[in-house]
Order: sequence, then structure tokens, then C-alpha cells
Amino acid sequence: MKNLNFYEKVYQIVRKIPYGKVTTYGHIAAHLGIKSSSRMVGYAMNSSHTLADLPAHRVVNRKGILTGKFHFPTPTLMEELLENEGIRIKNDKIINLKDYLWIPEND
DNA sequence: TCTTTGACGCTGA
DNA sequence: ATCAGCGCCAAAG
Repeated sequence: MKNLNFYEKVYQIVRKIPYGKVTTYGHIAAHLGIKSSSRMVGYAMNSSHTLADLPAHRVVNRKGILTGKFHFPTPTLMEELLENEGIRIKNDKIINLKDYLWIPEND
């Protein structure tokens, strides 16, 4: 977990997000030791569109807003996927984010 | 090689 | 509580 590229690190963590849970760019960034550069996490996600097994819909910003919804095939797909996992969405925002929030951990 | 661009987050007003 | 501004650093043009 060290020789991996920046992108790969991000992807690896995103893949670890359990079903029905979400995490934030900030938490991922913090886990990577680049807390100040949470933007890089999102930027890396942009290149992740090629990875079909990457649950990008489980990654939201600090406020729990679905900022990346417009990057999906359809703007509504993201919230649909989240709702499908039992997560309630209101105005492109996750209700009770803290309740669904999942924080990356070291295995 | 230099410049622009972001799926963000924090601080100060 | 809300709003504007700054920082952060990799990738694409």
C-alpha cells in the first residue's frame, strides 16, 4: 500500500466502502495523508470512470452533497444508487450523513 | 516547460 | 448561520 500510485490508493479505499455506507473526499484524503488536498481525491475519481467496480456513488463531499452526480452517465443515477442501498437523499444531499458515514480504516 | 483546471475543505468576515 | 476567499497538488493541454 505504498508503491501504489496516488489514484490507485484512492480507488482501493473507495472499493472498501461497505454497502449502504458512504465516505467523504476529506476522509479519504486524510487517510492518504493529504488531508489538505482533498481535491486530488475528487480529481482522481474523475479518472475512475473507466473502473466499473468502483462505487463512486458512495463518495460525497464533507456536507454529504452529491457533488459528483453530474459526472455519472445520468445526473440521477448517483442518488438512485444510494437510495437503492437504503440511503435517503434530499435535494442531492444525504440525510443523516453521520449515520451513514464510513471512515477508511487500516486493515 | 508553463498554465489551467478541478467529484474539496477550512478560516475569516 | 451564510458567503467569499485561499490553499492544496496532480494531470491534461
